[in-house]
Amino acid sequence: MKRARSYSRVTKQALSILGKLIKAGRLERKLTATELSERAGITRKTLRNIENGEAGTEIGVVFEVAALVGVRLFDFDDRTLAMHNARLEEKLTLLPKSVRHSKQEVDDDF
Amino acid sequence: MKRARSYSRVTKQALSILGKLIKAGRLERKLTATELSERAGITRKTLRNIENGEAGTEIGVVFEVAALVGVRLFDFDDRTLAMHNARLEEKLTLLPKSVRHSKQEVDDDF
DNA sequence: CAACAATGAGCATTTAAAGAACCATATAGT
DNA sequence: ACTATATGGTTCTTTAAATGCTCATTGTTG
Repeated sequence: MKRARSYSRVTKQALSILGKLIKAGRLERKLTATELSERAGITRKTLRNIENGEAGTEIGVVFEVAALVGVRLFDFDDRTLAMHNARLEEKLTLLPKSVRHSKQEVDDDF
Repeated sequence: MKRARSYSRVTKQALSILGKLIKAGRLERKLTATELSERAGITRKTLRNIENGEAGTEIGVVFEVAALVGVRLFDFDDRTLAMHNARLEEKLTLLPKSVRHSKQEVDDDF
């Protein structure tokens, strides 16, 4: 089942910022909500959800819309993005592939 | 209805990067997938989707998990995030609230 | 200031993602 | 090398998000 969720402050704020960046990008490019939603292959309502920073939208769509109005997620262009991806791939192969916990309590939570 | 979607290169790459950052963050903090998913209130499967850069996960959950392993979306901490949010709010009030198109074609697409 | 376009919002339907419980495989630690 | 455990992957069910209308409201521009 899909549970109803609650989100932390940072998450809400990050979502709010992303939504506002997208809306600002759209307005600056003089695109109507209908136009942008059509280009993105979504409905106006979904676009509004995104611009309002709703947490429930699927991330791929949000990123897609962001790209359409020139909002770069990692401040990188396509090429640099690929580079970082490759470097991360490397880094991951170096890290242990699974995390193992010793039997005795090693909770470093405090 | 929910349509099946396709995503652009940049989107896929951004998602892939984000997933890898989260996985790396998790491993560095020596958290098992089960542990992290429990803390995030999701199942291991959803976490795996996120770490694999699947586009279909809801953005709020992804951001939440990212925060849990110390991946900051905008390179900002909580306070700075709030500041940027406020500034964006301002910027949006200055921008026209709706985009109007003159009757004649003003496609600036080329 | 009037007309019209853009936005906001509600509702029923559809569908894909999340959940839950599995088993198989890979891998870290002894 | 063994072994316990973490991870990968599958199936079925559930449920909430996206759609596709429609109507109301806002706001721009002639």
